[in-house]
Amino acid sequence: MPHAETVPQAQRPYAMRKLPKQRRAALTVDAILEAAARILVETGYATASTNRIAERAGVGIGSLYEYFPGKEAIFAELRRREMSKWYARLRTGLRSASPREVIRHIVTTQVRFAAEDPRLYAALETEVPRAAVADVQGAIQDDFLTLSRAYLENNHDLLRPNAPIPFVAEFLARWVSTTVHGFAMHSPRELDGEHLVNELVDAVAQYLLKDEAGRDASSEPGLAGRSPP
Amino acid sequence: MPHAETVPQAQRPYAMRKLPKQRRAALTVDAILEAAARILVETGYATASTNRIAERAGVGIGSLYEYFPGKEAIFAELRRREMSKWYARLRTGLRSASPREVIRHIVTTQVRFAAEDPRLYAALETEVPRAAVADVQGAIQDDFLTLSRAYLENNHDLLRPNAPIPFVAEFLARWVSTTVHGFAMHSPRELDGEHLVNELVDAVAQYLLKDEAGRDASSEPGLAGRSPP
DNA sequence: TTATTATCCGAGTGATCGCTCTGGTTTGTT
DNA sequence: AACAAACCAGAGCGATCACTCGGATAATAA
Repeated sequence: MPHAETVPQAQRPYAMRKLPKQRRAALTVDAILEAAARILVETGYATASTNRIAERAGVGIGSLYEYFPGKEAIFAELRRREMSKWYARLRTGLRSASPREVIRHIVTTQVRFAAEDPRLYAALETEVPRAAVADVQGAIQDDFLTLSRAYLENNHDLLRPNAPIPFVAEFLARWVSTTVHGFAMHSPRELDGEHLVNELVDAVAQYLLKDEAGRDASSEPGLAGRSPP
Repeated sequence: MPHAETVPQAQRPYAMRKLPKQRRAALTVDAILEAAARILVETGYATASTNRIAERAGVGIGSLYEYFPGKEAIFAELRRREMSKWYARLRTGLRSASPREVIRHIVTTQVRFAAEDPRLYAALETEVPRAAVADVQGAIQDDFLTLSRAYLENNHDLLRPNAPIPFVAEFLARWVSTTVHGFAMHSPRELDGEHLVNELVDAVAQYLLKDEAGRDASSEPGLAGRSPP
């Protein structure tokens, strides 16, 4: 167990102790993070002890504690970097023309991102204790939600839902992200297929947009008469 | 670390060692499981050591190992019981009349179940290592998926999606369950509101069913002429 | 050069871990 | 009452944990 020191900086237990100033230090930090990621996906969070991470990274255990106050901070930083990467991609291209293109861009980005390393993507979400990433989560997520709410408000004349906009924004975000998480965890192969993106885009559009009655591309509407009374 | 005994039953490391035969033994097992659940939601999986669980349950550590081969087996059993309870509720009422009622029953069951103890519900899903619950997951989930596929096939003339039925079944299952998980974790208060169930039912119906052009309940069908050619 | 700062290292410490093993207590059967 | 089976208990073992500390080495500044 930690020493529970008298006072010093137990305030933000998941922040890095200091930032690397020289190039080799940055490499050390990168090696630690990559070793942590590999151990996480290979054998799980429980087996990712600080000693093992340091050994796998090829650095001394002392070096590890130079930059990280503990095991959880390592994964918090790992997650921070992944989320930044994800968010950067998401924002480029949000100015698409039609609502449907906006939806497709968001879904595609999320699925592609998960597909790059599904095991890491899923593990960061599910195996790392929530407390270790709560603060990381907050900033970016709030930002994205604000953006979404604004979009929904500006285009509310095109939209179906009658639930309050803040709820709808959260509902959509959770829907898309958790579904992708689920597939990343249990059926990662589907991430590379076309069905997931297509059905997800279709489902969201169908729920969200007003004039989506006329089915999607492929089939001509209203011919095959089989409808019951 | 475990002793890695010569041969004996390392085959199913997450099964119980033996079943309680007397009433007090059953109480002991229940106490262990409840203690594990409480520690899990209060301070997380990492702090749930076997010693602490036994102490919290008011039983000797020896008693714990009479019934469970290890820490992970405790949470596997906990999860097994929760899933059984959930699945039992889900199956009663699947014979509803309309597809929309079936959808509503599934969504309602899932949300209500999560609402009873959101922290436990979320923690079992996210903090317990996947390996510990993989086999538990399998049986019930396969069963449910088979059921869903059959339903989709039998009613495919009422349905919109053109993706393969097996995919659609998995897609729907993950969509509903993961979304509820997400809310249980991050916005548990929404589980008690009406929006989540309503929007989820609406979204699924809109995606899945053919004749859902005419909006949901509140408006009388076919009167308010706003439909485009 | 020298002084200063940044970086790296790993043996060692005390705490905690999962778990066994021996022995006692309760319950059920005859 | 006598016996067996089921059950409970907890001291303690070896392994592993997170983490510190003191000093060596490398980059930078003077």
